[in-house]
Amino acid sequence: MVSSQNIGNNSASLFFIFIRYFFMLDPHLFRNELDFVTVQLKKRHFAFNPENYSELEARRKLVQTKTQELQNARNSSSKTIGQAKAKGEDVQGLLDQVAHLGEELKTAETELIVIQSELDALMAGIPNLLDLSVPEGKDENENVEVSRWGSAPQFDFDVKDHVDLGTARHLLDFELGAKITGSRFVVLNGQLARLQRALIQFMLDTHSSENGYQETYVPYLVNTDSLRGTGQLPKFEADLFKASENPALYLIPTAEVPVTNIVRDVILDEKILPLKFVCHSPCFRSEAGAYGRDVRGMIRQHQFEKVEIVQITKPDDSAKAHEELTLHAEMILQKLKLPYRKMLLCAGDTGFSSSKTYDLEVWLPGQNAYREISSCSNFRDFQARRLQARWRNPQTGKPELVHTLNGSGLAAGRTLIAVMENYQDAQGRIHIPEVLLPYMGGLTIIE
RNA sequence: GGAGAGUUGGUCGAGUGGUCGAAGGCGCACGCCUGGAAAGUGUGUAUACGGCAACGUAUCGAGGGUUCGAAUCCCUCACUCUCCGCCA
Repeated sequence: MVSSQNIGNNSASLFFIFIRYFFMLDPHLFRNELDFVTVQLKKRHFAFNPENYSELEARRKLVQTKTQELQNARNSSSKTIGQAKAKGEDVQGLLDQVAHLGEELKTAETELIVIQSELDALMAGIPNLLDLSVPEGKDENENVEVSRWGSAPQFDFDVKDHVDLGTARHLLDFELGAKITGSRFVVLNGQLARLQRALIQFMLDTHSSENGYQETYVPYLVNTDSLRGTGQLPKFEADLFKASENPALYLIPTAEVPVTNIVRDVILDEKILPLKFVCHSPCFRSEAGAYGRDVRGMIRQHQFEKVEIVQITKPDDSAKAHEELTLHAEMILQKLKLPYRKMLLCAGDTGFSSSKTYDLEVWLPGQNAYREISSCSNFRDFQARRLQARWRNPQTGKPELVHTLNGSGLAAGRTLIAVMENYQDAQGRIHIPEVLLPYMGGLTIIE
């Protein structure tokens, strides 16, 4: 916590840093449209106490005004002293007059910082406001199916899941992953490892050549500023692997973090928007809250490969970009001829930072179920505010927040599972999807 | 890992402890000039917070300190560049 001893003249700048990093939603909205915000948060089943907020905010205003008055007094008397000194006058009298100011100012500044951190803590826990089209609902059971593509393949033999298919031919080795590292790690062998690489290549090529995304290669370790920018910190540290203490560095949970942070602290020219990036990376998740879920197989691993697509748009364009970006992810599934359904997440299942999310769920014959393979979200200005990612609006001449969006295009590990299970035959072999043939060096079946 | 030099607005680049949010150049915007343009010339040109506004406050890599007053002095850290070493 902040002690009064290290509060100096620069303490006011701390105040602005807090605003910069922890205000996820527009503070003006809370000051001017508190009722609206309260209703919106209720839809998320988020308990927000407007009275508590109003009281804090009133105190903040009072103390901030007082602090600024004292700063004004100090500044103007210092100026007077400077002028008097320049004329060679005796300034002792003036110095005596301001002797008490320093103490008073320090007290006020300290108080301001305390109030501000309370306000910040409150604001930091508040999720993004939902898009009006997001349906009511408390959990994943109330998500709405938007569309369905393809039909589940019919097999005239007993289908195997990817674990049986993979371990039988020693393509997947969970024991080896456990030996080398621990549970929820896996080793892929031979042609299956190649198939995953083919999937990644195929996705990168499709998004960069056909969908207009710029391919990027980024660091897999990120600092705390970057994680704050996209919203993983301070709230979700438990989901991350920390790789170094000093400096504090974390393994990325998704390429979204480094890629979206490309625009942190940048004022973008209108002409280059929208920015579209595609990036393959490994992803590292401690999955702290998921013990006991999907323990069998490689559905839920601590390390997996993913191709991420990211868009940075003007505010007016983000809704359309969200539809487009989701279609780009769907396109991969369609080209692979993998049956899937598109779900609009309900209020209770939409992630903390997102205003609207579509999940794509691929058909897994081995589980006889649809499972998430992509999540496409519009964050609107929620991340941009923390990132200070802006564009200069020619209409106003002012820098304004951009909108950020991203989606998995797709999670390669889970896509590999889907290919294995949907393309299996009676002998337990895996046929190579047509679009991947150019990447497999002539191989058509993994035997 | 060792040695040295840096970090100032959109950009380049000045900067003395005191009317410094910061000279000057470039860029950009709007005028003037011109038949039109270039050149020339004039004016303007950061961000955030509070305020109806006037205006006030803060910000010169980050954080602390000294001082009535810090871009300027002191301490810590980060980053960039150059040289040496090591290395895929």
